[in-house]
Amino acid sequence: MDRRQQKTRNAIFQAFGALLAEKNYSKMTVQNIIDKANIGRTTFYAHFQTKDDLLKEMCVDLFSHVFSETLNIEKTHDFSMKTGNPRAIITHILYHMLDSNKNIMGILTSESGELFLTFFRQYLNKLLAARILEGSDMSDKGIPEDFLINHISSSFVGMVQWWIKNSLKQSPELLSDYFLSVIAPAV
Amino acid sequence: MDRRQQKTRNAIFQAFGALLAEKNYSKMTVQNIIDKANIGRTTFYAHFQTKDDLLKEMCVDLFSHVFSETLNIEKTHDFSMKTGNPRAIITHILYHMLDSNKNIMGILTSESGELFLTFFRQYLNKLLAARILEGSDMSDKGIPEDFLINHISSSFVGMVQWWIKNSLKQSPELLSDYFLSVIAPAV
DNA sequence: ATAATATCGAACAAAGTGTTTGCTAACAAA
DNA sequence: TTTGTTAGCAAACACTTTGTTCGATATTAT
Repeated sequence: MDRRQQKTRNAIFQAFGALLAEKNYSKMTVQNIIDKANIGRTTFYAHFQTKDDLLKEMCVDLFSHVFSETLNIEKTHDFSMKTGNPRAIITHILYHMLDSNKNIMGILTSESGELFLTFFRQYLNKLLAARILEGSDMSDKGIPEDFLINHISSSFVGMVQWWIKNSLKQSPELLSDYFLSVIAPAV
Repeated sequence: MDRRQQKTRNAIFQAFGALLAEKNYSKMTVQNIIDKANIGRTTFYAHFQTKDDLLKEMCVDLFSHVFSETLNIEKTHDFSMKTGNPRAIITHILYHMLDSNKNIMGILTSESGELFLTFFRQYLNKLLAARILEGSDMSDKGIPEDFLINHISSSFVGMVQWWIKNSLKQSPELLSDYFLSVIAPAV
């Protein structure tokens, strides 16, 4: 790919992230992004059709990274909720969100965090649907599997919101314990 | 209150609700609302400062109604999660959302449902914090109470989202059973 | 070196925002 | 029924944002 394109794309992403930290997504204008990224108006529209488009692509970048790595680890180890070590995978995801040089938490902490959590939830659903739930106890009780998947990802996202609201005071390990305490009985 | 004000306010609410069902909140303009409500531009701004302001007031109207009634019932009966009949109160809330002549589900089903669910979640948190959780088993395990409250309301809202996504196929009673199956072990 | 193309600034129409002004009609209270 | 008050209205306003077009310039891959 043309180096210029890559440079521009990075500048836009960076500007977008910086702006997200200081003002709400819905109040942000394309002009703001253009100014911050220091690019031409035409250039922005050559890369993204709309502001929403930019948001979506940014989310794909962010979360696909977190989850693709998670899935790779899963291939070598056993991370099934039932047979494996769920605590390890949960802790892993939480740490990945903290450590990331992509500043995921910075964005999630912003006023617009909810928007991202919606995307986050979609990825979680996929992850869970794909591998985690083989042979749950709940199937015996007639609970539909997709209800269960939805319950777990809602709870996870809800927990992350709570975590953020509490200034990330708890360690990923402690959080994983909390999560498993309220969720594990359900799976 | 002046009859004219009430009439205008209703017209705006109705137009807003109708538009919400057909297009996303963020794509909606004040002009759209004005046109649909068939009122003057000046009049809209005399009632609401911004579109966000309108949304917020609408949510207060909607959910405060649901929950105030719920809380009244709680006073006469015992609806504590621990000592009372939680299934009854959950079923009650779900039915209230279905039956309401205020078309809550119509709005929740719209593209902008997430926005409302955020408000919904806030009310749920209040409701739970106020009365539901006296003497949970989880306090023994060192789980903070506000984590638990957050978990339950996240799960509830997540369930409603799932319900809507599945075209409200399940009965409130069945849904309550599902919910208690995955939540009750946690309280 | 050359052909392709990414970026740029300037300008543009179109649409939306939020406010002001002067007028009219509806209202509550006497 | 009269009177003072208030809500609603249309028109106009300056302003911002949007998304596009244009030709010119600089960078890139080959």
